[in-house]
Amino acid sequence: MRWRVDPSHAGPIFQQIVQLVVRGVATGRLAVGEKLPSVRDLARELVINPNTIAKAYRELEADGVVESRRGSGTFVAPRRVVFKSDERRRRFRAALEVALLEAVSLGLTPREVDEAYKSLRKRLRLVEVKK
Amino acid sequence: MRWRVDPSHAGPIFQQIVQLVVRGVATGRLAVGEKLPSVRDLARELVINPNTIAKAYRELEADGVVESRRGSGTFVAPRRVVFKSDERRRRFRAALEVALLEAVSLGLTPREVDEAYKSLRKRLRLVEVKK
Amino acid sequence: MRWRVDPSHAGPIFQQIVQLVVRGVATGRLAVGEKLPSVRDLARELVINPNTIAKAYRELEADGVVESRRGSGTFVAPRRVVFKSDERRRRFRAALEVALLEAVSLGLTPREVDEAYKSLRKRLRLVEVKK
Amino acid sequence: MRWRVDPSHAGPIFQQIVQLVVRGVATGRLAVGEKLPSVRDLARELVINPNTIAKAYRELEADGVVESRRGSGTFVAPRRVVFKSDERRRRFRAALEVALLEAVSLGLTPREVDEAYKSLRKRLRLVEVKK
DNA sequence: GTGGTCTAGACCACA
DNA sequence: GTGGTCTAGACCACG
Repeated sequence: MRWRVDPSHAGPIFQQIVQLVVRGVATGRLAVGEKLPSVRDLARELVINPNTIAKAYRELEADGVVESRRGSGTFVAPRRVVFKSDERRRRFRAALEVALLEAVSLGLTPREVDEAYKSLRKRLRLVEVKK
Repeated sequence: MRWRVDPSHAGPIFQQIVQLVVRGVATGRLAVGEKLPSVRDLARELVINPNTIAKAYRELEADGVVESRRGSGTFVAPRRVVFKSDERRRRFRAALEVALLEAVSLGLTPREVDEAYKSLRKRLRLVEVKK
Repeated sequence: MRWRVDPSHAGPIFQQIVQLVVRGVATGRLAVGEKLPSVRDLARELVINPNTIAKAYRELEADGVVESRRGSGTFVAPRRVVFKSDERRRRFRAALEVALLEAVSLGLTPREVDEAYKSLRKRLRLVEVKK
Repeated sequence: MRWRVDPSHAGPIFQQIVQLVVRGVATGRLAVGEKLPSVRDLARELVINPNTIAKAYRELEADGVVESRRGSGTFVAPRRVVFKSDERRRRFRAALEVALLEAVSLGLTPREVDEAYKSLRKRLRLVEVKK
């Protein structure tokens, strides 16, 4: 797994880390049960403050993506549904609309949009999860 | 056109206004050349700070979505060919990835994702633009 | 509303603040929509670090008890059900069991337990909320 | 008796063990005088650090729930009259308030709260002790 | 050694 | 002025 953040212009650092982990889970680079780097280790590697890593891990835990065990580490959590179905769809549609409105505002063609969708959809092998 | 913002937890208010306009344009509720409410009027209607409206309009103008004509108001700009640099495609892909990672993190099935995509894509009738 | 924390032996300070607010809401001392003291003001008053207050407010927001509006303040949120019913009952039963096991372990009589329950139940006028 | 702990997010493991024992005593699954598993055995069974078990047993002994007899093991102590100081009542009321505030924060109805109380109170057959 | 809490103090985005 | 983010560095509880 390759850890890397852009401290300058790509949104809060802690969110970038959140996305690194979610992307890792989505693409299979991070397996369920796998141990993430410790807060301190990752902070040292990325040359950022440990609190920032801790915040990212906290957020991930709140979303049910990882589990923190005091004294032993942070681990990729088994996939389970945290929110009920309607709420989940609503949240996703909101995020997706933001992206598509961006496309409109940038003047992209439907074709370009579809291509980007297909390509990303493939890379992030979305998986069936249990209720 | 229905103007409405959520002051609590749906992102910065000025961005919500930007999205309202972009969504209006994308769905056809706002026609090219149509006049937007004045900064003051809209501020009074939404009970928010005029600076916030002004910031939103400024952002929209920078993106080429609206045109501001001194002395007469702000108008929906003609959809025109913008320079489609790789930068623009990159921006869109980034936004789209955020949405799809959200889907992963929420544990949505590929089918749910596809359905949402198709439905939104249709509603926001993306338009072909000329080179 | 009286703000006061015990920095020595009564659990994390941020949790004490969380409880102060929840207790305020429960007893009616804090009304829905009411503005809480700003992070800085409360920090000054309680002579603790602003970050600690911010953490408490963040937690309260995650639980749906308050809403933070950047630039304007933190407010008591309208009561609404965040978790689905089973999950809510489960969480409450867990908390209640902890309390009752404490009673067992302390050797309290059923009568003492019932008295404490009745008295607290009365003070924290639990209210009906909408689904 | 079924020994089981949740390493993820249900509080410190040693406290979970303390609660397992107290719950066992409260529900009658553990009889007075019964021998608890040895520290080593239990550690092996639960796949956790023996120090963690030892800490739990130490805590239980301090609370008078178990007795440790050198060379022969740890046993459930006879329920005896402990000095019921105001301090003990205060401790219980604090724990109970935490539970009831949780109910408020979750938006439970008074009825749901009462039902949970009655059901748990029955299951944990609190016992009358002599003065 | 691991994560959790707290402090002190800086800078930014927003209204 | 308000909350949000980040840094630096200390101490504690847990395993």
